Formats: sequence, structure tokens, C-alpha cells
Amino acid sequence: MKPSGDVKLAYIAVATRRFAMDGFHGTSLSHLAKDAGVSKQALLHFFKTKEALYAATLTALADRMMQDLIACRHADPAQWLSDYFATLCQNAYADPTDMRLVVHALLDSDQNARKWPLRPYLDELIRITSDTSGGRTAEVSAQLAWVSQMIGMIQYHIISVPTVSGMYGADIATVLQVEMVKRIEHEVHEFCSN
Amino acid sequence: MKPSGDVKLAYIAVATRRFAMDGFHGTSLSHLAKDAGVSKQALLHFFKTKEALYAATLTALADRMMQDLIACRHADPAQWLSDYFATLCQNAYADPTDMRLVVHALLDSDQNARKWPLRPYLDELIRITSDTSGGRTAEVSAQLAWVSQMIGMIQYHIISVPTVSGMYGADIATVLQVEMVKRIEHEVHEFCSN
DNA sequence: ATGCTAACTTACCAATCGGTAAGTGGTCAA
DNA sequence: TTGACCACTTACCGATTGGTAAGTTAGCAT
Repeated sequence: MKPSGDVKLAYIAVATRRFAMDGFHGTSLSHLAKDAGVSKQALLHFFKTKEALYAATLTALADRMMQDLIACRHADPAQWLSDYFATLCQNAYADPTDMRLVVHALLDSDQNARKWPLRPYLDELIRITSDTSGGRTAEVSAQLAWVSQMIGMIQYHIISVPTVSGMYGADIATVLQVEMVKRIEHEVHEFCSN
Repeated sequence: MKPSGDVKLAYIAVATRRFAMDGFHGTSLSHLAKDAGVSKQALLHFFKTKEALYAATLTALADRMMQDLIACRHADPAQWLSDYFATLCQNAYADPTDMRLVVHALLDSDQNARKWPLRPYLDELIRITSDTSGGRTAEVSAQLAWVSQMIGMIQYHIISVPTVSGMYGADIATVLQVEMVKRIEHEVHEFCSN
């Protein structure tokens, strides 16, 4: 007996990669089916529409990001944030899939009334920020602003590195990475300390 | 006699709005034609393929961004940067088209070998940065890193504000904007002064 | 008037899109 | 053995895609 969950998760994994690469409109069910090695209707058996499959990948993405955040837990909240952001970058250099998927979803989000599953993730980031000695003094809205600025800087960095490297030479990538890590440490320290 | 350039530019303007909204794959020639009030082949008369039309919109985008940057010229390079980034934000709140187009193009850029016309714009930003008292001491690659971090933070901010507002309420948008402007001033001062 | 060219239009095309309908083969409990 | 169910396939659908071919219409120089 095949465990039904595994197959479904495998399809979501394939879809995640494709949607992250080509976006919702740039991805067709036929491509996904070919990637998964099954017929197109195998996908439609589990997910009634292409939209439903996309929504499932976004939900899985949100879970993954929350897990990665929790995995970096640290007694000192400022260290937690610093570690997490650095880890996020490192993982994304190896595989930018998740970062690309988030940005794709962001660009699509205002035309469809697609529910956005990353809210708990952001809430958790804000909660950690509010536990720091420096962040405690800021209002919640300012904490959200800071968090979204950090996430934004990192995600944009990840999706732009290939292009910037193409413009200025592959050697520049290393510098961009180093400077980004330095900036993260600096910003976390500045916002979260005292 | 109709000036041929105007019609072509009008088509590019229509395409810019659509491509910025829905991306390359999400936009069809039929939609563009309907928006422009002409037949699909009117577009193909000026631009041989959809790709060519897209490339033309990106070129026009690059020119526009360069113009906006030059328009903010200021004797003090740090003030120039500060003014420009703030103006960029303000304009984008009223019309996020250009910022969305850049991000869409970034996400598409590594699958196609599409040439990237924003290089002169980045070069100019780096040149201005290198004229500041603080930026002068950094290496060119570090200047590029800083510039791309700033641009990235701003562009991501613009495309994410609608979604974040949807999650946390429309009131949050104002706070996000104010915090972004404050951060821009802070970062420019920190990097460019002394 | 004639011919040329730019700026279109209508008609059409194969390919692909997301999705439906109707099975097929295997595993399972009763 | 039977029948229900699950994962999946083949066959098919109308709509839409980017693009081609062949006109049509207007302005303009000669």
C-alpha cells in the first residue's frame, strides 16, 4: 500500500521548484507532470485545479520557513535573529527556490485574492524581535517594519545576485554575499541592542 | 501624418503597465491589444515578437530610471542619493509599475539570456556613491553591494506593502512608509558620511 | 493619377492551455 | 469472490496562445 501523503508531497516538491523558477503563469500542468514523471491528470487527482496546487505549495513553503526559523532558536533573541537571517542567506545561496517562490507569490498576490499563509511566520519574527532589549522599546508596527525590511533586503539580494553577477562578473557574487552578512549582523545589532 | 514614434511609445506604455502587473508569462498579446484599442497584429507590426516588445519595455524602463536619478541631481552626492531614494519611494507609492517591472524582470532574467539594460543606471549610482566622503573609502565592489542593498530594500518594500497591508490592516501602510524613509536617510548618512 | 510606404485589419494556423469524462489496474476488507 | 476504493491513464474538449499571410486604408512625393 502506497502512503498517499508521500506522493502528494512529492508533487508539491516538484511544483515548488517549477513555480519558484517560472512563476504561476509560466508553469503549466504538463510541465509539472513531465517533471514528476506522471500524467497531467495524476496531479489533478490530488489537486482539483492548478490554483489549488499552487496554494498547497505556498502553504508548504510557509511551514518550511517557520520550521527553519524555529530551528535556529537561541536563548538570546538577538542572536536568534542574527543566526536565522545568516542561515537563511546561506541556504538560499545553495538553493534559492524558497526565496524566489516568496517573491513570485508577492507579485501575484494583489490580483488574486489569494490568502497569504506567511502571517504566522512574520508574527513569530516580530515576537522574537520584541523580546530583544532594543526591539522591546519600539512599537509593534515599527517592529513589523524592521522585520519586513530585513526579509526584503535578504530575499531581493538572493534573486538579484545572478543578474548582478551577470553584469559585473561572477567574482562579485562573493563580495555581495559577504557584505550582506555584514549588513545583517550590523542591522540586528543596531536595532536589537539596548 | 502620424508621428510613428508616438504610437510605438504608446504601445510600450501599455505593455509596461501589463508586464509590470502580470509578468511576461501572465500577459498575452491579445490583452495588450485590447488595452491599446488595436488588433494584436498592430503590435506585431512594430515588434516582431512578444519578447521584442518586452525587451523594448525594459529598455524604456532603464531610460526612465536613469532620468529620474539625474533629475534629482544635487551638488552634495549624499544629498543626491538621499533625495533620489526618497523620491523613488514616493513615486512608487503613487504608481508601483516600474518597481514591479524590475522585480518581474529579475525573476525572469536567469532562464532567458535576456540582456539587462539597467547596468548604466547602477553604474551611475555607484559613481555618485563614490563621490561621497564616506563612500569614497570603500572599494567599488562594496559600493555596488551597498547600492544594490538599498535598491533591493526599496523595491521589495514597494511590492510587499499591499500584501503586508492585507495581512495587518491598511493602517500599517503609513507606518511602513515612514519607517522606510527613516531607514533610507539613516543608511545614506551612515554609509556616505565621513 | 500613380506608386510607395507606413499602419494597420481580417482570416487563419498549429500548439498548448486548464480541465472533464470515462475508464484501468491494483489493493484492500468483508 | 465480491465490491469498494485509490492512484492513475487515455482520450478528448473548447478556449487561448504566439505568430503568419494576405489584404486594406490613408497620406505623401512624384
